[in-house]
Amino acid sequence: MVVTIKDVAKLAGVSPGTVSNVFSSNRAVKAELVERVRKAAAELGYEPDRAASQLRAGKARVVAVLLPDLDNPFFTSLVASIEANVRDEGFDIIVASSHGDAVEEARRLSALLAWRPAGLVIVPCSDAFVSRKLVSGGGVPFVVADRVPSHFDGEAVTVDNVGAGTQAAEHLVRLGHRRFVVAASTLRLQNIRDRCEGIEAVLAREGLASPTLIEVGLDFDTASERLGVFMEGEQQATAFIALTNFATLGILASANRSGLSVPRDLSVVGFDDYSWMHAVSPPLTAIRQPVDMMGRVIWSRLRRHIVGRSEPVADERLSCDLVVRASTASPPSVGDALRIA
Amino acid sequence: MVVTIKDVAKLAGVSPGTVSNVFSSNRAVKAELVERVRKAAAELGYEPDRAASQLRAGKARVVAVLLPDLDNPFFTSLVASIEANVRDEGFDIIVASSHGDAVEEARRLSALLAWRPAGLVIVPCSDAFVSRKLVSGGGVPFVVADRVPSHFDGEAVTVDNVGAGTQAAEHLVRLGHRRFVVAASTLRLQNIRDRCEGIEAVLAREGLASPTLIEVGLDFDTASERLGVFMEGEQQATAFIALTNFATLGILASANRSGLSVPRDLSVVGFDDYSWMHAVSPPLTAIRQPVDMMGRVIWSRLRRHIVGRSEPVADERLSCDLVVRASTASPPSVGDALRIA
DNA sequence: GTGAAAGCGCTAACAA
DNA sequence: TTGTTAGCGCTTTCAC
Repeated sequence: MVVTIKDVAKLAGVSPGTVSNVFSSNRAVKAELVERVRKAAAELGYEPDRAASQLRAGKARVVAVLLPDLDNPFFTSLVASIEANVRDEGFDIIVASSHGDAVEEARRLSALLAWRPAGLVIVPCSDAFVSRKLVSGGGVPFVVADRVPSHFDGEAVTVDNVGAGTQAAEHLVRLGHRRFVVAASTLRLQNIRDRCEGIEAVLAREGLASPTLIEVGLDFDTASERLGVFMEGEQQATAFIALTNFATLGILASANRSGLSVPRDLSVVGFDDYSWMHAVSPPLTAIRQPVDMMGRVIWSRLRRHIVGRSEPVADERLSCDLVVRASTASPPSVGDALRIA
Repeated sequence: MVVTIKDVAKLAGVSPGTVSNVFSSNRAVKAELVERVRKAAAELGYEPDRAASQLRAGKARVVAVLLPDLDNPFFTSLVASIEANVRDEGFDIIVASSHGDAVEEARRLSALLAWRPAGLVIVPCSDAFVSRKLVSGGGVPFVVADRVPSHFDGEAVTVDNVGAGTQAAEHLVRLGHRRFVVAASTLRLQNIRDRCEGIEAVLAREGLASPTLIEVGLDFDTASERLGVFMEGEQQATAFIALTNFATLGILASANRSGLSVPRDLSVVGFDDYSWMHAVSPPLTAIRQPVDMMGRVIWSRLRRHIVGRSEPVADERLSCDLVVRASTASPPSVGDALRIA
């Protein structure tokens, strides 16, 4: 049998209530008793049962995280960041994946909510966010991350997606590119549409043709296949912008397969920033999302609802930055007569 | 207030016990009552409280996972695989990261164990596995994954590391390479030492010099720095084997920086298999660990202790395979007179 | 500052 | 097959 608060109380010669107070520091306990209790607890290897504690106290120290995919490094690094923030305050993390499916999302959500977590972080599998009622019904504070429905009035943490698109496009325009291809995972996501919008606005302003939009899906295999088909037919575009990490990979893979050289034949701006992007040749120019900051802000928002006190959180969208490396250059036609803005 | 089993019971006109039986299907309930209960529950938005249920029943439906790093794709894909396996049986996953630190590992472990999970999966931060007593003391079934102490007698799931090294070395030897460099994260890990051993055995058998061993650390930045320093001085080695995903990146990055071309100047065999490895140029030859299978086996092992019945699990180590792509070729000296074994 | 006792939401005996 | 009741390990009044 596992050791309980009573065992410790008995060994220390105090009441269970006192042991509880020692561990929760809810009420002051005389130093001498604290000592005795700690010693007894150590001896028995006692650790308070969190399920029991949460049941009685009515307050949990878990936060639930629901993601579309546990194999996507963007999402997992978000988890890593949330975990790092949350643990300092004694919270644990329970994760689940909806595997990109709305029905499964609802199922997993119920399961997570059944733990009565102190808070919930969700990256919905679609920004229709069909599980919304489910969540609000639970009365659990939550924040929606990354994929935020338009006109969403709850807590949301995302990035300045329009700005991200703008930066990528401006960089490429400045290098002299005139024909653009955008590899988007799926246009059904608002954040993706926003990134497109940023790009399109720049091109329009410069009097350039609208970019060719390719929906490449949400995983690597379909991405590289669809882009491969496209590149075989296409000769004109020189500027490729990925709107997602897998789209980045897709562009690279199909350029390789078509024997196209980066950045000589085409320039590519990737999305997200992973180690492999600066290890490969050529190192990739990319739009970096501030994942760490996202985790911090997410927790900050949740925290406000859970424990109350919290540093105030600016409400604006986090901005991405463009990391310029070697996968972007002037297009062939511009040649050495490169105009630098 | 949140809705409880009593509310449902009242609305459905049955006793709380019956409601419990409907949801846990522990005892048969007449179809008609099931119907009524389900309807009432749906109406109220009731979901059984797992903490309460676990407290009373004494059996949990969570498995805890403790990793050294939530930002390492090898570990997170392991989580993804475990999650996919456990969810089918109604289990949830609670994760934590030790951030590669033994003290933190002990702390996080206590926190996880405090949930009284049904099982625990741990990738220790060192294979001294100092937290071992802590775990065994908790009386929770556990399996150690990836980094297994030598002479470990508990449940362990890992890969045939010696064999992995062997495959990589044989491939390179067959191509005609004679001078090897091995980029290992740290030789303090048994699995890494095993991989080295596999490589060394092959070289010895072929009468070749022992490989140069470089400890590159556990993250990308130190890896690429240390390898960079090395490559500046080194001219002779043509065969590079990475023993870790970050080591792979380190080799690539420093080859780039030194202006060395893969596979013309040097061949590289990477470790693990990620999308980016076949998207980049040249696509990487690599040792693939069967991550999916590892997750399945881990759960199978845990399962046996938790629910009892379980398909028998073969006890041998999972084998890796060598995925040959374009980052390996015959070394310059061998030229066209390549001997193919 | 400490102890005694009630009760969080649920399940498992025990009755009926 | 169903209802009643005790109690899982803990926290929190309420006394003292």
